[in-house]
Amino acid sequence: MSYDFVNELRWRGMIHDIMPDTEELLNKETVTGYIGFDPTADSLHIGSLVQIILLMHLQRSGHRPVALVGGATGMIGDPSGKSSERNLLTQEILDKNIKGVKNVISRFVDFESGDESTRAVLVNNYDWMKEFSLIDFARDIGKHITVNYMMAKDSVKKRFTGEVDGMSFTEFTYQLFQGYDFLHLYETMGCKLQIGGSDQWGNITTGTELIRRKAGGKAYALTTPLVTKADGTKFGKTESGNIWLDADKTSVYQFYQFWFNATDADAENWIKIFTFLDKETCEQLIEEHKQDAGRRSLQKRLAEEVTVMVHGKEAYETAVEASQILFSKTVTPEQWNKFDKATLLEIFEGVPQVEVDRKVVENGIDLVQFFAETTGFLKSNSEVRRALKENSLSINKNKITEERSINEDDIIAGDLMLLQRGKRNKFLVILK
RNA sequence: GGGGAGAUACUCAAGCGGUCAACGAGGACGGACUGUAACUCCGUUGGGCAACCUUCGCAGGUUCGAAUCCUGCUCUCCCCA
Repeated sequence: MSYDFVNELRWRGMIHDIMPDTEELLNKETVTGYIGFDPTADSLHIGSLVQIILLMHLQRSGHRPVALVGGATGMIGDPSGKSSERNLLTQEILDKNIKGVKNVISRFVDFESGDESTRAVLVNNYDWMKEFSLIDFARDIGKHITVNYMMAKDSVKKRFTGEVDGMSFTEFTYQLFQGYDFLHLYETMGCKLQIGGSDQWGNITTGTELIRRKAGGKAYALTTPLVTKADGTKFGKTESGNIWLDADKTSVYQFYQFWFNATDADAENWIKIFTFLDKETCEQLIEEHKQDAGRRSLQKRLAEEVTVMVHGKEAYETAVEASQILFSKTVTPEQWNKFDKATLLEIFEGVPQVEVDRKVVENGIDLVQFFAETTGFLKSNSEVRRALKENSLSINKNKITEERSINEDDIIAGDLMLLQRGKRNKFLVILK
């Protein structure tokens, strides 16, 4: 399977900026292109999923993708998009992060099999930076780029004009390090293309410039637009934090819900960016969705495609099942019984939880006291009574309409209780 | 250095001796509606079942009674030098 890489990205709305002649190059020969990943955490979140998908597109369109983990650059900190100096990570954390990031990327891009000319490669820039002495670096690399050139970059300029704390030499140097990565890959692997988010343009062009001056070669660049949300809030974040690509960090259920909850406008953009469905299918899905938006067929398909890709079909199906139960008006004990404790704990990851002595429930306890004092879910007895008046309290998805006592019949999965105020305010009680 | 203004609940902002747990707006939360949405509508927003208790920068005082008056303290803002 092979297709026109640039064209493909174009209709998907994934091109922000592209260097002249890049498209011609990709159509002419098999190109090695790289994308860098910052080891700022021990996993990647869905913001990086775009970059991973780009690697996949690159490979599927018959080119060779290189994933670069920034073990060296991660020690410095990319100032792009940052208004203040960053804290440095310790070597220990960095090592852990590099490992984690490598693991995640390997799940999506095949580094093992396939034709050698297009087999993906995973590199760590620490491997070639660690032996580089400051003197060598200054002589061999620094000499080719002027400070004037470096200062003209937006990411640097911003820090000179703003009333912030200025910029350390360390961060100022960052673009040279990243630029050198590109040069190194160009020289050792014939890598001619770097891809990244739009905030990486400055760093990438330092690389192409370095390749031009030092190696007398020509290299190319392509950046993707920042993924946005229609309401202007930051993509990939919810109240409970980042959406990670790791089931340990973000449960599959939450992951599925994130995509499912996309607004209509976002879903139309995201289906093109985050799935591999072809143009006709995407357009058809969007059209169908417009006919009957209430069915949310687009969100469902988006959530399905992405969840299956990231977590697999089985996990996706469990997430759907969990969603159906959790968002139905009432849930019977029989329905609850379909889930064991571990699954429920996973589904309710991120929900505040508290441990309560099992005896308290077994002996029976006043509802008001239980919701307020015992669990701390609601702040005061008054609030519980108020909520009761609002008809907003439920236990295990079933509304409670008046004061009653809590007893062992309210326990699900052996030792859990799900308290709710309204739809969104959940609270999990774990009996010990 | 001199003169003036102000500090009220999550935020803004009324109140200027009793009827103030404190108008109003925003936010937040809940309910109805809906597509697990948007919009709209309605309700709640110190504690207590209640009597009542604790709140209006901080500490005192005057009064039967203070967020409201007086004194001191802390902080903020404005004007003149």
